[in-house]
Amino acid sequence: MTTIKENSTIQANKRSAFEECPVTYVMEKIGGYWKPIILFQLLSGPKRYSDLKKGIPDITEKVLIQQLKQLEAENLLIREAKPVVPPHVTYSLTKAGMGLKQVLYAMAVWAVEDSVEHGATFRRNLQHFPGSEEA
Amino acid sequence: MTTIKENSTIQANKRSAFEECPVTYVMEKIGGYWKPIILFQLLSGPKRYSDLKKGIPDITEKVLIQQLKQLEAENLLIREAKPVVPPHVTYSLTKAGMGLKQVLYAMAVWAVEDSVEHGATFRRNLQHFPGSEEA
DNA sequence: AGTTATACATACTATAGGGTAAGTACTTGT
DNA sequence: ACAAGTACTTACCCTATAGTATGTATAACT
Repeated sequence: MTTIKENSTIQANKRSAFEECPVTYVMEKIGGYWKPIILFQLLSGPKRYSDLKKGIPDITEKVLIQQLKQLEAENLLIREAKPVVPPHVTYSLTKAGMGLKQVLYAMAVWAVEDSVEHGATFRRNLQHFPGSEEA
Repeated sequence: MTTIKENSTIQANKRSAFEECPVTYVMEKIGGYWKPIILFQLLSGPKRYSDLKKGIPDITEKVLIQQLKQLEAENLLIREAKPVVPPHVTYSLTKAGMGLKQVLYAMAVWAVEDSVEHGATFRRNLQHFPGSEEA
C-alpha cells in the first residue's frame, strides 16, 4: 500500500488500488451512506420491501430501490419476488452479505461507545440490534 | 428500528434515525468512499500528509485534504503541524478513531475472503495490513 | 534561472447521488 | 367512485462530491 502507481487512466489506477487495499475493495461494494444501513437491516433475516422501508424512515423509495439493486448486483443480497398481485418481494443477505456481519456489528458497538462518550444514547440498547443475539 | 416516524423535516427525521440505528450514526461520521480508506491507512500509526497521499494512489489532493478535515471535525483524527518550512504535517488517529479498528479490520478480513472466492487475490496477504499484528 | 520538496487553497467544471412528484398495475374494501 | 396495499418506474431538478488546473509560500539545490 505504499507503492506509487504511474499515472495511467484513473480507472486503471482505481483498479490497482482496489487490488492492493482491502478497504478499497469493500468501499467499492458498500461505500456510501445507505448501503451499510440496508445491510444492517437484513442481518436479522429476510425482509419484505415494505418492512425495509419502515425500518429506514429517512430513505426515499427511489434511493432504497436503487441501493437494493446495486447491492444485488454486488451479490450481497437476493431479491425474491412471488408471482402475485399485489407484489410480494423479499430481500435477504447472501453468504457474502452475511460475511459483513462482523463489520456491521463492530460499527454498532463503536456507535454505542462513541455516543455514550458524547452524552447521547440510543433508544435501544445493543441487545436489540439485528444479529446481536449471536454475538 | 421498526418505528415509523411522522413526516417532520428531513433533517429532524435524519436525526431521529441517527439516534435509533447505530449504523446510521457511523455513516454520519465515516460514510462515503474515502473516509474508511484514510482511517485504515492511519491504523498502523501517525503518517505525514505525503505518506498518506502515497498510500492512496487514486485520491486527489483536493479530496484527501477535504476528507481529512472532515475526519478531524468528527474528532476521529488529529492534525499536528510543525512551525517549519517546508511544511511538516502529521496525522494520527484519536482514541475514537482507533475505536474503529475492529470495523476496518473486519472489512479487510471480509475483503480477503470475498476476493479469494472470486478468484482475485491481493498483492499482500493479511499479515501486512495496518494493525494486523495486534489481531 | 529553474526544479524540488512540503501541504495546502482556489476557481471552475464534471459527475454522482439524492429529492420530489407523478405515474404504473392489479386487487380488495368502503 | 375512491382509498389502500404492494413494489416499483420515470422525469426533472437540486445538492453533494469529485476532478482538473493553477496558484501560494519558503528553503534548498542544480
